[in-house]
Amino acid sequence: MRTHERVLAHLEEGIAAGRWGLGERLPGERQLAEDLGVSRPSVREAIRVLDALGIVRPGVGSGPTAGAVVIDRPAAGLGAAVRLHVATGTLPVRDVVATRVLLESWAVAQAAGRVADRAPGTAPHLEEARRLLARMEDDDVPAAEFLDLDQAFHLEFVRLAGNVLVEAVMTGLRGAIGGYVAVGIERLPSWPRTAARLRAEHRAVLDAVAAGDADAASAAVKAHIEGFSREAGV
Amino acid sequence: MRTHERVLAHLEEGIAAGRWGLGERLPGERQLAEDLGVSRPSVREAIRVLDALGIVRPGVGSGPTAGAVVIDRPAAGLGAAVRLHVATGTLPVRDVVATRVLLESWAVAQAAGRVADRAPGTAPHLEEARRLLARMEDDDVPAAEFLDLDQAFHLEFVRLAGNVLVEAVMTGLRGAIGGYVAVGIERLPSWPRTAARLRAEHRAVLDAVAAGDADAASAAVKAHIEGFSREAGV
DNA sequence: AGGGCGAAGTGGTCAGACCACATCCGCTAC
DNA sequence: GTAGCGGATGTGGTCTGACCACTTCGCCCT
Repeated sequence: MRTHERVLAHLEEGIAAGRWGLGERLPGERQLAEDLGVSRPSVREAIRVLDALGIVRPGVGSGPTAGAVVIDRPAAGLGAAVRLHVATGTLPVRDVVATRVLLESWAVAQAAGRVADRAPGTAPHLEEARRLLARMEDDDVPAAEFLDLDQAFHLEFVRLAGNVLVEAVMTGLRGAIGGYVAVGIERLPSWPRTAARLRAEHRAVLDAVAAGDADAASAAVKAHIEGFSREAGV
Repeated sequence: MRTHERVLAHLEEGIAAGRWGLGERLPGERQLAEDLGVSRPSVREAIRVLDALGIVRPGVGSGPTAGAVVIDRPAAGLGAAVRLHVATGTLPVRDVVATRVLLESWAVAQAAGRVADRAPGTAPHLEEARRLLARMEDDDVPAAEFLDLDQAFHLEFVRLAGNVLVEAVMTGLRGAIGGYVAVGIERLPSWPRTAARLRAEHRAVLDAVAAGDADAASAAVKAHIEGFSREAGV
C-alpha cells in the first residue's frame, strides 16, 4: 500500500468514526505527518484527494478558517468525476441523457408528491422556479444565460424531491449536460422557436408539480428532455 | 488559482482534446513539471487527483506499463466520493436506499426489455446471474459471502441494462450498501429465514428478466430492496 | 488604556535527492 | 552465431529541508 493511501485510510477512518465532524479541523499537515511517521508531501497528497472529492476545504492562515476543514460538497467530487469520464469518451452522452431522464422524471414525481402532501418547505423552491421561469421569458436573454437559468430551474425540482444523493449526482451531471446542450444549440434550425417551446414545456412541468400531479410532471419532464435531445441531435 | 489546479486544468484539457487517449501515457512527472514551469510535487498532486477519480493509473518501472496511463474506472471515483460522503453523515442511508431502488428498478426493466428484444450479449449476463444464484443456494455459505454474491447478482442486471453511468453510480454505491446491509443483518430476528426469502426474491427477479417482463422485474426488485430495508430497520 | 507590530502557525510551493522497480540494450561466454 | 546476464535508463514513490503568503493572537511600547 502506498504511503499516501495509508494516510487516506487513516483520515477516512477518523471521519467515519466521527473523530473529525463536519466543520471541524483536521490536524495540521506537519502534525499528521509526524503522527503517522510519514513525510509532509504524502500527507498533502491524501488531503488533496479529499479536497478534490469535496470532503475537506484547505484554508491558509491562522484562526478558525485555517487548516483542512471537514466540509461536504458531494457535487464537487461527483461532478469532477463525471466531467472527466465524459472527457475520456467512455461515458457516452446518450447514457448521460438517459440517466438524466431517469433521475429527473423521478424527482419531479417526488416533488409533486410532496406538494400534494402539503410537505413543509416546498413553497420556496416553487417560488424560485417561478422566478427563474420569469427570467427565461425575456426574448433578449442570450442562449448561454438561458441555459444557466434552465439548469437552475431543473435543479430546483431535484432539490424539492429531497434526496441528497440524487441531487449530488444531478449537480455533478450539470457540467456534462451543459456541454452537450451547448453543442446541441448550434445545430438547431431556429433557436428562438426552440426557446419558445422550451418555455412552454417548463411551464407545463411547473404547473404539474404545483398541482401535485406526479404522473403529469414526470411525463412532461421526460418529453422535455428527450424532445430537445432529439431535436439537437445529440 | 493554485498551481496544482493549473496542472489539472492542463491535463483535463488535453484529455478532452484527445491529446492523450485511453490506454496512452501522460508525459512523465518531471517532463510535465518542466513544460508547465512548476515543481514536481505540484504535478504529482494533480496526477494524484486523476488517480483517485479513476482517470489515470500510475505505473512504476519502465516500458509499456510505466508512467501515468489514461484508463477509465468510473466506479473508482464515484465510489470513493459516495463512501466518504456517507462517512461524514450528510448522506443519509435512507437516500442511498431510495436511489438504489430507483436505479435498480429502472435497470431490471431495461434488462428485461433487452431480453425481450433479443438484444445481443444478454445471455452471458443471465448465465452469470444464474451461477451466482446457485452459489447462494448453499445453506452453509456465511453471511458475508452471501452479501458479496448478492451484490454481484444485483450488479449483473445493472450491467445488462447497458448504461455506463448508472452502472458506475451503482458500483460506487456498492460500498455504502455493503455497510448498511452488514449492520442490518445484525438486527435480523433470523438470518437463515431471511436468507431463504432473499433467495426466493432473487429467483423472482431473474425469472422476470429472463421472461422479458419489465414491469414484473421492476416490482420484484423494488419489493426485494425495500423489504429487506424495512426488516433490517435501516 | 489603546494601538501597532512581530511571533507563531497554517497551507502552498519549490529544489534536490535517493529508492524500488521494470525494461532495454550491449557485452560476454559458450 | 547465439543465448544469457548485467548494467544503463527512465519511471513513479518518498523524503528532507526550506521559503513564501497569509491570518491571528498577544506582547510591548506609547
